[in-house]
Amino acid sequence: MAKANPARSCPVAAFQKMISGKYKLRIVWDLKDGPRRYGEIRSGLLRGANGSAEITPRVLSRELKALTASGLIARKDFGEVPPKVEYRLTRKGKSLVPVVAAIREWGERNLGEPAALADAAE
Amino acid sequence: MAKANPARSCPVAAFQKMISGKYKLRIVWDLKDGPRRYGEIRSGLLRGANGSAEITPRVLSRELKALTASGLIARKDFGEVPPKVEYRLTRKGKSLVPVVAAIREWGERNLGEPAALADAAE
DNA sequence: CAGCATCCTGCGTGATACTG
DNA sequence: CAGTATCACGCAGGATGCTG
Repeated sequence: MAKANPARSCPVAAFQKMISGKYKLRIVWDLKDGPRRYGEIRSGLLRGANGSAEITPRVLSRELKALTASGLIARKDFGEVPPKVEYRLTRKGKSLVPVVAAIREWGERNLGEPAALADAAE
Repeated sequence: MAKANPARSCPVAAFQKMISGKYKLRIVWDLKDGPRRYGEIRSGLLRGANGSAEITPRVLSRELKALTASGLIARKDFGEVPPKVEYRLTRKGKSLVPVVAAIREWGERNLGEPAALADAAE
């Protein structure tokens, strides 16, 4: 056992590392409906949750590259001018969608409403 | 609509924020089998994935407090001396376990083995 | 045993400006 | 349009030492 595969000893840590960052999961989620262009992704990824400021290109670029490197998304560059690039989920990325869905579901259920008032001793 | 609940607009972001940090999910996972003492959690949370260094008390303490504040775990302090404290999942925390399980499963399946050699164009 | 106090460092995130 | 370059900063995370 050369290096004791970290993913085996702790898949959660590996997962967290892979989707670290504030936008990776959101990007994956956005891409679940089909390919999207750089600008579209950017417009969809508004900060503040209410939708005001946009993510900076530097950050988006990094996230996109990281996701590509992870094999979750694929980059498709059309010709040259004017620049047009599409990103889409790979098979691996698609397999992640249900997981994200589970996360979203849990979040909606447990983070949307406080309701946690009667669990003092539970 | 005072502040446009972030969890509704983006549960994923809220989730990520709640379990931000390298150990929170692992702690939740460790606690799924029942209450555990501070030291037990600490011993179980080894760094490097192979199991060498331990998490520092400062960090563990912070994670534990954050999880408690989030309502995912509960702290039970037995008497005074010698100090004995147990942590256990709350109802909310337990509801998170399946999600973590899904994450683990995905991680084991997709991060354990490379296998991503034939997905150049997929 | 179960923490807290202090210091330090790298990195993730953001602002701003520029380019093919 | 789809990025890259540079600068700056806050904060997670770690090292050490001390305490009730």
